Amino acid sequence: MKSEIIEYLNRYVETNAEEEEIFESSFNEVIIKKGQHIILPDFVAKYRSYVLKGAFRAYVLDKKGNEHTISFAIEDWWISDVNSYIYQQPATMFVAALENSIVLQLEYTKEQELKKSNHKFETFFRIIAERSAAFHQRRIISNLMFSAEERYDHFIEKYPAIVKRVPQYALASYLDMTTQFLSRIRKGKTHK
Amino acid sequence: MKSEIIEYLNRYVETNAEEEEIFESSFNEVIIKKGQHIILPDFVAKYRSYVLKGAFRAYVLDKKGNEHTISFAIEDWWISDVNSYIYQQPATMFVAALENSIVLQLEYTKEQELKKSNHKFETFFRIIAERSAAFHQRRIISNLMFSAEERYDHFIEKYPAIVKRVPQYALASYLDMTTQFLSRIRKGKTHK
DNA sequence: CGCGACGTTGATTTGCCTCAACGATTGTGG
DNA sequence: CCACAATCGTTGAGGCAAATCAACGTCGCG
Repeated sequence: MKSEIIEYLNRYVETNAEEEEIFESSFNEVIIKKGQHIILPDFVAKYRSYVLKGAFRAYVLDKKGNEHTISFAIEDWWISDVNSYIYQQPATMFVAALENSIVLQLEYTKEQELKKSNHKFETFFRIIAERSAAFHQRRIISNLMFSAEERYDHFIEKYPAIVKRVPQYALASYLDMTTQFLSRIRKGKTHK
Repeated sequence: MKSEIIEYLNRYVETNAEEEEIFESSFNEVIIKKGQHIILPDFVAKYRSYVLKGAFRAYVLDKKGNEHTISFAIEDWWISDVNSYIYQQPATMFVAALENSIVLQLEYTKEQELKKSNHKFETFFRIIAERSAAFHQRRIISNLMFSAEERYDHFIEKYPAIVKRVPQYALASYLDMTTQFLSRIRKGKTHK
């Protein structure tokens, strides 16, 4: 039985045993405890992380000290500060574990080697980058088009698994509203 | 002297004359008149377009009929409905020319051939996808963190060339505010 | 030169935030 | 395993940033 990361790879490109060995051995399995940060502002994000188990949140702090959640990641998702990772510049985000978690870390230089060494790996990272761009664009559209309540409705429909696992303040800040307002929206739903 | 699109390509990958010929001949040069649409909702975006001359705007309509600008493109930028193009599914956006323009259109199937035929082209499209993802993420962060006026300040500082060329209602809807409110922000600036 | 698209300005409204206080739940050390 | 503090979520009152509504000025272009 193949590991999760190879199954993930094989969704986008076909590989042989040797390639799978190369790919898999480029990752480090790391245990991250709940509350622990894996990326901090001003440090360069050296890795991107594939979540094997657990849940993560990437967020920024504004000048008033309010948190804004940029992304969530549960099993089978990636998490990093994309801008920091791809340009190898200091991060602006925090990334912290919401649960005790296990990730597969891929170091930036290893990723470059993978892409350089084999067209298939290049294709793989191209596809996930495209999908990431498309995903972010859908979020921009939804943020521009919808009211707070519509954004909430849309999110619970699309990502019910995440709603169950993240604290409400994190979801509220992802949806660009206060925890109080999200609480009121939820109250409205259950009463009708 | 090399064409714009080859110079663009060479920012990210080195190529020889033969590769450049293959790459360049995959594009079609097309004239688009001001006001003309190149992508419409419900139609699959068959092309991505590199702007040689002119300016474009991608936007969506919400249920009240309000427009929300998703992206702008001037010379040396790409424009398309990313979700429609990469998944070859019906578009949700409009893309229209803001000026009389000239674009280089790359057909989806041709792009696939390019990427398949040569590792360098795969690398090129991987890099622009990564940068697109990073760009979108920066916009999400800025939309979450900043007030209307701060978003405006940030935009004019970062993209002065675009501010000069797009109508104010388009800029307002990109920055997620009304044209009236943008007008008031500008008035505030000039008086102090 | 006239008309429709674009931008401005003022008055009013509203969606969501802020502040504040109080429950509920969680986790942790004694 | 309980006590209790810290964290998280709820609720109410009041406020504000930005939207809406409405009217008018202006400019580009056919």
